[in-house]
Amino acid sequence: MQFSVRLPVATHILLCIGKFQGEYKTTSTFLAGSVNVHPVIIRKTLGQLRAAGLVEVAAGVGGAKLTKSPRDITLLDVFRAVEEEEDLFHFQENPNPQCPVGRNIHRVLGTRLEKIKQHMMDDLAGITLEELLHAVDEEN
Amino acid sequence: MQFSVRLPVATHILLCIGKFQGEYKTTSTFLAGSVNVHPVIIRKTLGQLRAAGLVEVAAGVGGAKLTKSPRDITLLDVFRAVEEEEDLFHFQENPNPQCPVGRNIHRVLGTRLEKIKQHMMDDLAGITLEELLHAVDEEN
DNA sequence: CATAGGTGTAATAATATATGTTACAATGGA
DNA sequence: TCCATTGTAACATATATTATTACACCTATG
Repeated sequence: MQFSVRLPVATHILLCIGKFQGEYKTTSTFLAGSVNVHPVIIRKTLGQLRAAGLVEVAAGVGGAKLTKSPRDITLLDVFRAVEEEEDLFHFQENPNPQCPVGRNIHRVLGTRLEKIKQHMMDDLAGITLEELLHAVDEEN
Repeated sequence: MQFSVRLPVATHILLCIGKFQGEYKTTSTFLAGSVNVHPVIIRKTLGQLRAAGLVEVAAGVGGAKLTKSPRDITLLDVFRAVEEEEDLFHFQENPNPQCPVGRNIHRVLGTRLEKIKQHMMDDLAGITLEELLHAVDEEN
């Protein structure tokens, strides 16, 4: 089990926009060429990033740009833009309420797994687009 | 996107075995009744837990028991028993190597997401079956 | 003001993964 | 031998993901 390609793809898109801003017009076709996905996937993802207030897309003429400094965009922003707000783990519905384990499992496990998800969010919040742009430039 | 129900279900199974050991014979049908899944799912999961050395299952007669103290079983053990060893996030294959972002994204993002996964594993390793059994008994 | 290149979005398809179910040979105690 | 049970394969179903096609709409520009 792993998370979908959406966070990596969205991050890739933002890095390209940040890196090529002013230099190239970052259209969906241009971005699709770097990421290696269908341009429609790029447009859908850009739509999510736009809804989250991270980018502006030029209607008609085309191209996207960041609405804030890369310093102020974190992976948590990206994660929230492209992933549903939900529990980290899926719980089985309707465990047996007659069983002491069944009637407590969701509370007992759920609260602990919730904390783990919170740590993950905190970690994501600690990574900025700026840091990633610098790392990309190191070209190792 | 969320992880499958497997970790919660496997944990539920172990908690039942730990709680009812000696009291009831924890057959797949018995466990299925508490978890609310098909007995075959329980048997498959028990098979994974057995392969990981966490339980023993009595062939023929039926019933399962823990091979170690609940103090020595952590959620990381359970996670590893039922989930594939893989990256937290799925990466897009073949990003464009001509693009500075495309040829660096996997290294730059991958290493950082790898650390986040490691934190998750550390968190899971800090939760023991014993702690969960106590919490279940609190019946709140 | 027509056009070319671009976006937004719906519809559909293809694929993968997760979960549920049936079936049945094999096990081992009563 | 009989019976409850396990282990496992095969198949079915549901859901999520990703790819693709199609097309109406937008806007700078010749």
